[in-house]
Amino acid sequence: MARPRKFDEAEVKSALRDVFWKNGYDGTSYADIMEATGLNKGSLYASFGDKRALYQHAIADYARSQIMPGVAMLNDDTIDPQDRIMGLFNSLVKGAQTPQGRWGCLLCNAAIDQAPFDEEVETSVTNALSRLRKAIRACVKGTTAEDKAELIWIAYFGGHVMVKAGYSKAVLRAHGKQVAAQFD
Amino acid sequence: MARPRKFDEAEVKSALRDVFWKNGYDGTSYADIMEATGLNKGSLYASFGDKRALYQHAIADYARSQIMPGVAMLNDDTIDPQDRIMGLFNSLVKGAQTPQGRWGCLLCNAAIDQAPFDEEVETSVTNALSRLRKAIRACVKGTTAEDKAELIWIAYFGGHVMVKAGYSKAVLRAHGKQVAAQFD
DNA sequence: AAACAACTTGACCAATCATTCAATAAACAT
DNA sequence: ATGTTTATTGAATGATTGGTCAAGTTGTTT
Repeated sequence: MARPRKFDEAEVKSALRDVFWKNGYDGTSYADIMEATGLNKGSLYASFGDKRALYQHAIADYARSQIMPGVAMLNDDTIDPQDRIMGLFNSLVKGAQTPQGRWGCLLCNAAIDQAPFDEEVETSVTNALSRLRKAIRACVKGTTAEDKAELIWIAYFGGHVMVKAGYSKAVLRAHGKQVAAQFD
Repeated sequence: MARPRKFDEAEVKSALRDVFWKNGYDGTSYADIMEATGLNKGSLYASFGDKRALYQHAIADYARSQIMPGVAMLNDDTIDPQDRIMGLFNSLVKGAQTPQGRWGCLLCNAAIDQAPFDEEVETSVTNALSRLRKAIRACVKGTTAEDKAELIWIAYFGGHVMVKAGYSKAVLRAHGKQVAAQFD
């Protein structure tokens, strides 16, 4: 053993997540990353790799901290299935009022600006998205369940895009209301 | 009068639209733009302005060539309203198989990577999106028409995101099918 | 033909980009 | 203490970025 690291790995990863979440891949420079993490270039390279690797860490941390809790909630069978879906959309509306919420969804953002050019990003993104899709699917019953789930899933991410476009709470609320109506 | 321009303005604008559509704002360099348009920097600056102005031209041309035809179709009252909506989603599915379709929707892309940092882009994007929203709204009748229209509208753009994420035709088809079910 | 005005060109600029690396500092093991 | 191993630092790198500009070219007008 020798000198231990001065930083907390989890903190650095969540800083990476936030800075890429807010600015996108191309919009984030090393100067931004250094400021966000408090580390300097050399340390980042030594510990995590190049910029692409940092981005992958950001995606992984987003999936862990933002997507997985939603998946867990959707899988919680002590809650009424419809309420679970509503919970998802309520978190979208609530999030739209926070700074982080206004950054949209890192996975959506990555899907749009990086997935077409980076196969590894595409894989990470579709993996995380599909997990949510499957969880939604499990909440929906009936003859057209599959199609309903597809709509709900896509509508959820569409909502994130609209948040980024600058649309208000009211739009999102009408949106969520109609998603709920899928259960009637 | 003096020397006339050697290029066709409409052709240049559609080239601008395509190159930004494919690569995004940050992902497009002047080298890319010069190659796509066949013009060199000086001419571009003299005729259209800086990179941001070029991007605005791209957005405007996208709205004109890709969104307005859809709006016109949605407003065509010789077609059954439900069929108009289905037409929109069919064009999404069909588009997903073309190279351009795989680029997603330039307005969505702009909403995600530029709107948060550029008020003019946000305005252009929301203006064009809202026109489509209004046209969809006019196709939907009934007591919950407003909410249904919101869902359809957002679902349409969510579908574009999924295309960019790499999801297949099958996903989109299930998606469109459920949108149609909104009319039952 | 001659003068003029607009367009086109490519070299040039400063700034910024991601990345590397040799030097320095710090903590553990002996 | 001392030596070893690892982490950290910041200066330096070459490539690329968006943007400028003076010089040359071309078509129109008189």
